[in-house]
Amino acid sequence: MALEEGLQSVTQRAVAGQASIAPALVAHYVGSMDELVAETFEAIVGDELDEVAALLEAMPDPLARIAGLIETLLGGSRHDVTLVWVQAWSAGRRNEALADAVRRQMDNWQALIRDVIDEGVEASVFRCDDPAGAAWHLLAMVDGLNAHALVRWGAPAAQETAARRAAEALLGLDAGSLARTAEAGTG
Amino acid sequence: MALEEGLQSVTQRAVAGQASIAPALVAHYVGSMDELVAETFEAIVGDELDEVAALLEAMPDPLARIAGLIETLLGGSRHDVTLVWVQAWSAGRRNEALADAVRRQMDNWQALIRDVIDEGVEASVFRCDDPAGAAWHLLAMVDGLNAHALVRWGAPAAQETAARRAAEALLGLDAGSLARTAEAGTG
DNA sequence: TCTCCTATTGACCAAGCGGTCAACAGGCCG
DNA sequence: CGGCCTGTTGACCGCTTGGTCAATAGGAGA
Repeated sequence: MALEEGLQSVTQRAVAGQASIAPALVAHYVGSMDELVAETFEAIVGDELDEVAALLEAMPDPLARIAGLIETLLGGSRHDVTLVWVQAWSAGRRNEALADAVRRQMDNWQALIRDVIDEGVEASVFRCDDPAGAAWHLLAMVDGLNAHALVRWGAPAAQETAARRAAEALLGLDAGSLARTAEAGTG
Repeated sequence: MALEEGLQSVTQRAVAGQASIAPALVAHYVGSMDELVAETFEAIVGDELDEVAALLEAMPDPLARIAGLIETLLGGSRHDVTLVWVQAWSAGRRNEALADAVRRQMDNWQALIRDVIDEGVEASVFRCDDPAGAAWHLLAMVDGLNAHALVRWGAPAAQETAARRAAEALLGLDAGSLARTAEAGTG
């Protein structure tokens, strides 16, 4: 439900309706809607992270992983999750449980990206002084681009190109190497 | 009101209360709350843009402008505007008038940043093949970092550092030149 | 079979929302 | 002075939200 209509559609009555259950029963089990929203956020984003991690795991090398990461996160197939993120940043100001969950999941995402970068640096594929900073940079840019896409601003293809260029610069790669990797992976 | 409590606090009754006026009068004048919200967004963001443009205008050179831009946008004094942006991205999916306004203002922001970059390239201070793309990159990163800050994730000082490094790389500047410029501007 | 206990329900409450409408006030013009 | 017209109001409507509570149904165990 949150994926289709956003986090704010996670309401007693909507949940109850979906489960063919009385609204009071939802309230009876969850204690507070804020908690349920926080749990919902954490479940969605946790699943997304696991899914992407598994996807990256299946890839042969760090270069392909970074290319795959960008392609997956900016490909447009995850606008539903983006909406959840954006609403969580906003709602997190009123819902402390949600804010906690958001911070936790952001830590997880940054760690995932940093691991890929670390691996690439170790294999001498990437050149990067500050993997944690680079991971943060990429995460911020991806989040920003995705947020922009929510109101259909910016051409999707251009977004991926921009992100690849940024990643190449960040990781000391030759210009175009990520684009070629993505091409090879797709074709 | 939107700056203090977010766009979703812009409601008939709240506006009426603030203006010491009957709620019906608000409805009488604005036609629809969606429109009022869109106008509010446009006013807030338009003012912000004018303000920042004036600030940059007063600066001596493109290098100082980019440094000032980053300092201003990530300094933490604009979390209220960030909240408005984030809520607009989300609400723009249901409110087409708002979505239009958001796209318009994003165009304006990108144009502002691109102009600064163009100017720097012309003066041979920056080295950049794709000013429009670089402007977009910076905008996405700033938006992403600011969104993160809404739930108090990421140390503010580290954000500015990260953004400066990114800008230096994007614009062909020596590492640390923006930090020094900011320092000089502040002191 | 009867009891008890848990899961579940319906009926509420107070609050909030956008929007509509007839009624009213007060100033301006004839 | 009387009438009109614009600006303004209060009282609504229907709908939504989160949350509470007494009452009920139904199965497990004595």
